[in-house]
Amino acid sequence: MSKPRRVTLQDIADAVGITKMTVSRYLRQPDAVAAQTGTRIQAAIDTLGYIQNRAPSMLSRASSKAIGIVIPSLSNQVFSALVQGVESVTRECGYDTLLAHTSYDEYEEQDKIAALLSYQVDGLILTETRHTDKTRQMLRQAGIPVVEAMELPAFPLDMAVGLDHQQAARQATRRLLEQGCRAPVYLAARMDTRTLLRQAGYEQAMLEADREPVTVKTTEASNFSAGRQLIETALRDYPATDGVLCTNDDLAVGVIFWCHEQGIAIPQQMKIIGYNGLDIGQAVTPMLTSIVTPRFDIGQISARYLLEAINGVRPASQRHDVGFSFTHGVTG
Amino acid sequence: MSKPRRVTLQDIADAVGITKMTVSRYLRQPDAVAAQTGTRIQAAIDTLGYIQNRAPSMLSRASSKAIGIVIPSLSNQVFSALVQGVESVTRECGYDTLLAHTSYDEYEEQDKIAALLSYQVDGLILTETRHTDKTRQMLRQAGIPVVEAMELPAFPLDMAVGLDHQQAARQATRRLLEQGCRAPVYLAARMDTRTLLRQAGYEQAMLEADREPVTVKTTEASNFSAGRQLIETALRDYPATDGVLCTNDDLAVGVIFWCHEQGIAIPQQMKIIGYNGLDIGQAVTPMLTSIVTPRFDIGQISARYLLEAINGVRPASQRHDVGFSFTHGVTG
DNA sequence: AGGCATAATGTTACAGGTAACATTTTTAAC
DNA sequence: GTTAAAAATGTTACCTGTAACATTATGCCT
Repeated sequence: MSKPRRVTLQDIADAVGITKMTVSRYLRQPDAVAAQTGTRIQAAIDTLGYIQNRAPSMLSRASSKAIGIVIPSLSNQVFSALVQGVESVTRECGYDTLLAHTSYDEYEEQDKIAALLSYQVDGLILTETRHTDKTRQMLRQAGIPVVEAMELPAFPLDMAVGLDHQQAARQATRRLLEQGCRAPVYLAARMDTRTLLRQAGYEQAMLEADREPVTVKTTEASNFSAGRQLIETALRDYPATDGVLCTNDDLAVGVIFWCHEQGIAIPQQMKIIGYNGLDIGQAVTPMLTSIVTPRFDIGQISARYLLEAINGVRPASQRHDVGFSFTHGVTG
Repeated sequence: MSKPRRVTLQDIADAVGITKMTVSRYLRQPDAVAAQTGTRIQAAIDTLGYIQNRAPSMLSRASSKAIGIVIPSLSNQVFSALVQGVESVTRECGYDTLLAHTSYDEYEEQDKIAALLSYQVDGLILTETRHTDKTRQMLRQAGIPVVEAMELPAFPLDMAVGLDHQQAARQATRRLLEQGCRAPVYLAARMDTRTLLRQAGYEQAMLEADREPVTVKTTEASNFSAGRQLIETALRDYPATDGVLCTNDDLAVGVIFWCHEQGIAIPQQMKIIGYNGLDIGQAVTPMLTSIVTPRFDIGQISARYLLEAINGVRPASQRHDVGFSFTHGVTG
């Protein structure tokens, strides 16, 4: 099986009896070639089966009409929604998106960013704010626009689109307290930056209310099983616990499962607030109260910012706050 | 912000006082250059911050040391595990993976495959078996190895690694019947190829047992809420329903939720079997019985097949069956 | 010291689409 | 019918890493 040479613009041009320049023009701006010529070019393309080759333009213009997105996890719905948001914009603008994932590891992020840069991406959307020194150096040298999505770091690499997770957690904690919770606990997993920001918000609210903050955590990935374990640990070590703020909905649903089994009434004996507003929270009984992060919107706005910056239009502000809201749950 | 020219091999070579050819060699096979020269090259690379540029080799060799993976959905854990499996192999071999997703749409698949081919990928892993004519034409012309992962089509495009979903569903249905289920129903969503294969297996088992097959379905995406709606519909339209085979675990967990609310005892009054063996099934009460698809393994094997084919070594068989098993659940 | 193998490095050509500019063809206006 | 403007197409040069081959340097043995 010797690899057949791919069909090139020159092949199309030869078939039509013109130069490849005209074919190139037809593909990028069909109006710039005569209608009749365009028809014949299209026919040749259909017959021969031309597929674009990005290498030459990557080479000559050091540009690729592509952007890169780096997310921590493929299986987390938060990030898949964000990617959908990004692509809804890039698709319109004829930009391709290259997706990479890091397993929440900043060195893996570094490698993936290097790989994306090797494809000469015109811009990058990142979803973490912790970066290695080498990552920062690479990004500085690449000189391309970068959007950090999800959070609002005090000093973004370049641009940032997201929400204030600390404030969100602070408000959620206040809500628990206002509803009569005496000893709400923060349940955390993985301990990535956003989990830590939420912890800070929880602690802030607790201190403001003259309460002792208590965090029960695991460094494992968060899932339903982890939620069960954490609430069990919390009640064992802090029997007064009558409410939990969970760093995400997976944990919160695990807590609901466990309370059901133990015969603990929700929300009477245990108030629960989750984070992200995923579908599962709306499918359980009782319906989970959760902080909604507008992740699709974050993706769209990030992509718009990025594409504008690529075209030399810097946004008015370096940081864009998309805010947050609560689901209409009844657990807290 | 005028875009600074990226650091090239020539820049490194100039800094060291040699030609870029030696630098190129150092990067690919460090042993081929003198140790002293290597040290100086490395120093220059660290100082100047060189990042590989894939464009030239993509151009001249029409090869990229990269493969493409096309999955239907980013948020489905089944496919993220498959991707992890693939990357565990490609990483070792120095291959890069480009990931694309299709939202279960074959035209979207076509576009994404074209995009991957534009990056001159050396091979492709697909996770669907339905392809447009144009997709088939493109793949034929590209002349690169292709693995269809997850299923075992009768006539693969090239190679296939997966399991027989029809047989799996047939066995699961038999299991329900053996446990005394009188009217098991198949709950389906999305209606992609694998959902249809499972339906065929369910129907086969039912007919073999002289029972009337009943499928309750939605074309929407499958999630927990869909599971609740489907079981509700099933019991309304077919009140004798005393068991369900669900096309995946999300639906099955939705069914468990609903049964809890309605006071329907599991498995006494309702037996439930899910599909995929995800974590959530192990976190709910009672623990879900589910068909385990070895998706990480499928990813690894697919990647090995693909890389061998790229190196000209065709596998003994065009199709590789990885089999399936049941989780130790108690719901069916 | 001479000669020869091997190690180390250099030279040249090439891949294919596109920006910038040049040329040819067509259209429109008088 | 001539001419200027506009539309359509062509020409040339370029981007950068690497395979293939060429050359130079080093080490080793007699």
